[in-house]
Amino acid sequence: MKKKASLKDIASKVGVSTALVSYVLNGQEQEKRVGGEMVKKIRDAAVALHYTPNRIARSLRTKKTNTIGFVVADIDYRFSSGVMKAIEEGCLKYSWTVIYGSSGENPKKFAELLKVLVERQVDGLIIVPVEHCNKQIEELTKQRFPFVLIDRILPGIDANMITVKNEQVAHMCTGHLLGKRFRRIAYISYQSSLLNLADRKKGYLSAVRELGPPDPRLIKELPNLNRDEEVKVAIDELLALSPACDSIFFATDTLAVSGLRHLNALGIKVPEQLGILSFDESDAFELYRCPITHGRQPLDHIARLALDTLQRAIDGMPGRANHMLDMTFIEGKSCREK
Amino acid sequence: MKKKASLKDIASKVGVSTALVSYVLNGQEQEKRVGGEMVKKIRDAAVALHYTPNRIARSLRTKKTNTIGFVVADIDYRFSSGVMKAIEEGCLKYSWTVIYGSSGENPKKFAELLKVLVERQVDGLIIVPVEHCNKQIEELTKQRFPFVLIDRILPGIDANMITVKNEQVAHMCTGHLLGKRFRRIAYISYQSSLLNLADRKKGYLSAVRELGPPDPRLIKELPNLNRDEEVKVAIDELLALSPACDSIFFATDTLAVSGLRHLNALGIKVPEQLGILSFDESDAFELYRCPITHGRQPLDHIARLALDTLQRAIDGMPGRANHMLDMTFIEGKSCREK
DNA sequence: GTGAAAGCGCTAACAA
DNA sequence: TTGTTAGCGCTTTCAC
Repeated sequence: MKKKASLKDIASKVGVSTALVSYVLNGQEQEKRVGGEMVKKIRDAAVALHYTPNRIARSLRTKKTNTIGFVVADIDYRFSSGVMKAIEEGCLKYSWTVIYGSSGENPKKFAELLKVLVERQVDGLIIVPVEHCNKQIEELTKQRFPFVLIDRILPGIDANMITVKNEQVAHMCTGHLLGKRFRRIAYISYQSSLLNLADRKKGYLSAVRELGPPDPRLIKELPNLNRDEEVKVAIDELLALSPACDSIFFATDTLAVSGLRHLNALGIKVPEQLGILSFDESDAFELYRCPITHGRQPLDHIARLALDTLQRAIDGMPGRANHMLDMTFIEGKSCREK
Repeated sequence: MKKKASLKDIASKVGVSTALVSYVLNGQEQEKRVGGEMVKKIRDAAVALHYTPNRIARSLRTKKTNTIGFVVADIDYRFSSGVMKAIEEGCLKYSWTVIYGSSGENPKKFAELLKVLVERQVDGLIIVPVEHCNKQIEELTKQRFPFVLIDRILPGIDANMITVKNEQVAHMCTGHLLGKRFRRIAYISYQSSLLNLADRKKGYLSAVRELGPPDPRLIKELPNLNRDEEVKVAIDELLALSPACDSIFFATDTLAVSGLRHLNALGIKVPEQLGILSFDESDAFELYRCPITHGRQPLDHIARLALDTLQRAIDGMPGRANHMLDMTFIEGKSCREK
């Protein structure tokens, strides 16, 4: 690669000091009252030499990189790419660049990622926490590093958090199925210590309890080592119950997609034979034979709030944000009245 | 945020020079034959002070950031997230961090993105070019900046390029439909100056020509300002032809998904009433009523080759890579024999 | 074995 | 109005 021109190169070409060049190229020529022809000469030299500022050097000096880190749980999740897109757009406003990384739900990778981002001096972090990452998060808090947690809440942690009303929405979803006269509503989720899934389960249970004690056999919490296979087995078991389940509430979009694929293979008709509801949205739903009823997270709103909160944190503003956002309910045709 | 400890802090705590600390913390204690107890003292101090290296400072000094930039056309494309995931994984091997950015198919945003990445001193770039970006790419070549183009080929540009055999695969796909006795094969694509789409069209045309002159009314190239609407209109027109089209070959996954959604709405049965083939894969296909026959790009291979090529370029190796990769053909049930 | 010191490219306080 | 200079945190050469 060709050597890049530096401020010094311009300075010596024009015969002035680097300081002057710095002023001009940073638009401080008014403030510093640099002479008009000087400004022009410097500008011309910069162009002639193909000058590109070195932000690394600037960052070292100013102790600001104007870069934020964004740690997602898995790039394959619709949530991840959706929020990423929204964050990228929102960053224009702050002139931030974002370095993104995926932990793959792996605490070790998660810790490594945080380390690298901090070493690269990002000004702040937006984080989707994973299981068993409390130590890392606590360390950030202790170092007063600016960051905000999204999507998942860590209990007992002092941090900015933005999430949705998991329990309330799950309760409402289940209530919707009950309203459509489904009475054997299965719940398929993951085994997880993460609070958002625990909350969704709570919402499901509290809704079901309004009509009687929940049947534990209708609740499937999968280890998620081999999702497709586990969902397949779970659904087969649910359908073999007597009385069988008459509907399924999927706690995530990934589970719903796996489930629908299996139902397709079984030739089971939705909603005629089985009601289906998914907590989260998936793009794959749109090609399913009937529109799937599901919740929708306000991804743009989450991103905006996250950036806004992060900005405050970076500016050293005191206080913690703690937002629980509403979701949209998209009524399809997958829970038709029985 | 708390002030971070620096090498100097450790040095003065232990009472040695920063050089020594640097040696130890970079694992050069053997090579520099640093005393054993000294090593321990320095290590302990680093832990005690919560030392984190400042990569910005190191980068300024070494002129290497160990960061690469990855510019995609749109994060919503399956290709983008798929390659991104593969690149991220592949980067472990090189200890690279990747800064990703999306141009949104917008040349202005594209140029801006390149500028920012270069200013941030990325060691190299992996780029999915967009329309009208030739000037920027040529500038990179002129500056001998290390980069590699993927997915799309820019004609007449001196650069490393990795893509798939668009023409050959499109020819083969069309041939597959012909082999299933489809004779009125429509082709839906985008209006674009990009060579990969031109090549797909060439492949389609050359296959069709083997059985006679192509009917231009069967070819729809959409402006892609409002995809769903344009696809809807195009399909309606194709079905209204006499004789109507008996199958559709979609040049991209996004078009295929739009198209299938409309076919769903029309109640048209695939493959009974219409054969469907998509050049690219979409996750949404898996929930469609019948498995869609489609091509699959070797995303992992593309990523590996891209990283490998970039590494060479960064190391200043001469020569240009120019790979045209094969694709996998996934036979579903959407082109059943008529 | 260890340390002094230069310097990466830039900004900003201070001088003139 | 323009220039000098210190120094951000680190690596690395050279000297002791």
